[in-house]
Amino acid sequence: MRLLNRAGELLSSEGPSALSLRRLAADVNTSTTAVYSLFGGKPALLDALYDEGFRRFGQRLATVPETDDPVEDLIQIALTYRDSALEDRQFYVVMFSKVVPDFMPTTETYIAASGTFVPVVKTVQRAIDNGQFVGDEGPEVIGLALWSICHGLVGLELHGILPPGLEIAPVFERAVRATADGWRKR
Amino acid sequence: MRLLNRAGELLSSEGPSALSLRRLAADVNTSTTAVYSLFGGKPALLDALYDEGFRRFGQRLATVPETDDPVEDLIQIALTYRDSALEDRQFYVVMFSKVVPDFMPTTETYIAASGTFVPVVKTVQRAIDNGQFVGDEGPEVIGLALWSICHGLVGLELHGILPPGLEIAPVFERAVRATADGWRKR
DNA sequence: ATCGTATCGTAACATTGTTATAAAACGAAT
DNA sequence: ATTCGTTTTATAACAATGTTACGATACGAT
Repeated sequence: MRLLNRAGELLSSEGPSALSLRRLAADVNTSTTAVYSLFGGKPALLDALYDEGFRRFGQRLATVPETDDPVEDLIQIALTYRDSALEDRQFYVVMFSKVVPDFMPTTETYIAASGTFVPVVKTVQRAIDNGQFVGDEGPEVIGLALWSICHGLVGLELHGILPPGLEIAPVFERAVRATADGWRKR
Repeated sequence: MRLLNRAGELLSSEGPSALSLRRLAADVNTSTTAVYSLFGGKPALLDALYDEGFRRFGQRLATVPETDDPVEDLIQIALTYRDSALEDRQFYVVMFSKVVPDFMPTTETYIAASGTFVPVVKTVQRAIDNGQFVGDEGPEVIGLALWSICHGLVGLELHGILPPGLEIAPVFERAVRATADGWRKR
């Protein structure tokens, strides 16, 4: 589908505000009506992009190898999280920020998106079985905490609301490691 | 200024998409031109709301009392962070989410907003001096980590991207405490 | 009382998403 | 091969948005 490809390009190169139906239709030499017959409107198009964003995201996260040190695996997943977000930042804001008012993903695509979280929970479970992490909490809670520190730091970074003159990459890694340490048995 | 008050009301009750200049002007019986002479356009109006949001936010955070257990103080600040965000969620999305494309706060209001972060860093410094937290990292890094876990969890909660059937309040507190534990001397 | 600035109203303009209507394309069935 | 039905597309219009030009009004200081 040329429309969807071009929409992704526009989103990546010029951001969500450049993604107007007329602009998009003109770029692929068709009319705005095509978006309505093929997708069902702009929200549905955004939904497709949302889906595409999570597909890329999950694909990247899946490249992290599984070792016998699950906590270290989690660190690597977190670093990959940030790399992915920075590389596809325009998709990231569609996925995790409110770029278009009143946009809500379909429950189907939402469920597909939630799949991105599954490997994290599984790896946490391995760390619990391992004895590295405390076990009195479900793996979802620990996974959520790690997910959130990534989400929070990346969100602040993408919005430019971080203390100036800060080397972000090492701070990110340090913060993730400390967060993981907080769930270690002691 | 009636315009700003009404804008805040509209924002709080119906969200950013209901905040159109014509609607706003009609609600206070004036014309859209008023926004341009008094503020300078819609981005400038958003900037004023951004400022107002951080003012409320900082005011709430300042109510947390200072005890002789700075780490516990940080936990309470974090809980207040979440309460504030949930209470003024429409302001929160203006402050930390991209509700209007291409909106960037003025450097002045941005600096004023950064002031919200100062008490956190100070409290972290107290915990370092105290010997509760490790001291090989600057207080900004630790403060940023705590800030981010709040930001990330609240962001996911406001977007409705949290595992369903999850009691969020206790999970939030548990995650914040674990994150703080990650910086404790051991 | 007058002048200058600040504020406001009316109206227009460009752009956006959306939809009605009709034309065209395409595939399947007779 | 023709005909029918569905899908896709093009044109045009509509409502709503932010923005600006132009002129009128209000208001404060000199």
